[in-house]
Amino acid sequence: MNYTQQLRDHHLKVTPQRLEIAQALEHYGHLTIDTLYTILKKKFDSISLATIYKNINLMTQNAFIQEVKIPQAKSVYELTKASHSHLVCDKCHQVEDITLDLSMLVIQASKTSEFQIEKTSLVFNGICSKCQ
Amino acid sequence: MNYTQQLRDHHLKVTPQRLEIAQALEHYGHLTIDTLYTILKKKFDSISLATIYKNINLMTQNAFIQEVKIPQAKSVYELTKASHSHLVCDKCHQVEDITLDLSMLVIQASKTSEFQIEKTSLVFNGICSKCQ
DNA sequence: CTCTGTGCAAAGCGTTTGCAAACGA
DNA sequence: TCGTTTGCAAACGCTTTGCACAGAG
Repeated sequence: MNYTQQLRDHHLKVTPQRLEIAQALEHYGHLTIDTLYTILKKKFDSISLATIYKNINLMTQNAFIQEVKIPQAKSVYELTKASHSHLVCDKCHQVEDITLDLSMLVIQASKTSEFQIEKTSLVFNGICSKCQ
Repeated sequence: MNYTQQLRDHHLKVTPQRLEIAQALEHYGHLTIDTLYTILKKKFDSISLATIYKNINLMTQNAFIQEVKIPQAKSVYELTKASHSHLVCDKCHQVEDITLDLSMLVIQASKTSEFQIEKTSLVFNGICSKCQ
């Protein structure tokens, strides 16, 4: 997919580096900063880590991408899409998306806590089918 | 509470610093590294940040305490207790515990994904009753 | 043409490490 | 006594910043 328009929609100027970040995230689903750097180095041999960081930060602020914090592991980044949960394999460290209906949970938590809940982050750790 | 025995149970030598870390976590529930440092400095004016880090790391490895990773905020640490979820206030950054039955969710996720799920981390972001 | 993004090098900051002295068992 | 912990200082690694040049709009 060509992300030119999506970048513009998020008030981000279109640059080859940004397009490539989007492509890489589309292709791999979830990437750490340094993996992203390794991938982009193949296309732009003189790319700087600073460029990755600056773009990741901007793109995160503009909600084009999202950080996923994972228990006892590095954060990964993903393209922003419909709200979903994550499965992390403790052996191969792959991250998978999973869509679950959390509405009952949110209702229950709201009642119990008097919090006005706005966002839910759910991460499962376990062993994926390949690694079992 | 006196944590002497619990520390021993987790194969940790008992030191005044460790007892104080346990006390602080009991009292405040959830603490960041630097808040913990500030608190312990009051008791041990010459305590080093390195001591905090070394102990937090050891105590985490031995499952005496646990790290809670929070979206767009610093990690907090808590005494290990029965599995539970967390509510984070986006205004005052307080963290609350909440116990929810996640068994249906785990069953559903296991079916959908073929993951062998071992741990579930659930964090709600929102606004607490005081801040509303 | 103007403003933003890129790459580089340096700075910054949280975390870890090495070591000598103090302490726990 | 012996092995572990503490505090200090230095080192480390990840992230950010400043700047000159290149590129987007």
